[in-house]
Amino acid sequence: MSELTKFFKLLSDETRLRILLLLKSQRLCVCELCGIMNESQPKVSKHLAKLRDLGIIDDERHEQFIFYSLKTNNKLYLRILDDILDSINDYPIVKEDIEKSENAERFIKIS
Amino acid sequence: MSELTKFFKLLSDETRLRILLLLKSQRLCVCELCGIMNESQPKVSKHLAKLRDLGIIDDERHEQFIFYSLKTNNKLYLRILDDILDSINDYPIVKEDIEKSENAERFIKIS
DNA sequence: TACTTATATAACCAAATGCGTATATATGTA
DNA sequence: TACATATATACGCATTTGGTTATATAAGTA
Repeated sequence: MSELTKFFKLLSDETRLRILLLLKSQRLCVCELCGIMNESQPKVSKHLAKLRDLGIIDDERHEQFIFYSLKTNNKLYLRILDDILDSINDYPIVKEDIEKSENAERFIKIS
Repeated sequence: MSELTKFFKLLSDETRLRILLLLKSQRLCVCELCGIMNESQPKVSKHLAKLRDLGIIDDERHEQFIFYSLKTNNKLYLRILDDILDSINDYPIVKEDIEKSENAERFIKIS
């Protein structure tokens, strides 16, 4: 029960909710998330740390990048995120985020 | 989007989440909620006020009692609560709450 | 090696949160 | 009217939260 309320606390911040909805479709690194959402790096990193601490996401380093991905073990959490995506037309900012994420690589400087 | 994150903030407190899951099946007054959850009246009232302020629940006075009920206008919110109830076996306290709510009238003193 | 990019994290601060206690109001009853 | 029940809300307090700025580490490149 306390794990579930902690999950909802994570969803209660707009930045974190946007991150989770982005990670629902693909893994992304910090600088891609910053670019897509137009948010500062420390802010994004801090929220990612909270998501990682509760075991909602995984991280994996590839060279200088650290890629984050959504863990798929908790079906309830996945279902809730899917419910939100089913109402995506009510949340234009999420729609824009996902559109931008379709060529996320452009937010990596050297590429 | 901010309305959605506010909804999740409401769900992020155990007392409020229990209240919402209880109201999913029937309307209840404050003293019934206190009795079922074994929580103090000011605590329950305060959380009900937050739920009311965001328009998640309705209140209706009947004599000295004020009955609270879940509003049914937002389908996403209802779906999320249903998702949780589908996993009710993972949350025994919720199961107990709902069992106790089946004869909630016993928590009204004069009855 | 010097520099750039990517990332994490610490320090600080203002605002929000949740709780307990106390109190005020409304309704019903003796 | 006096009292009990039901409920809302204000006050004070300790904790948490989220943001910004600054800094430290790691990896790649010239």
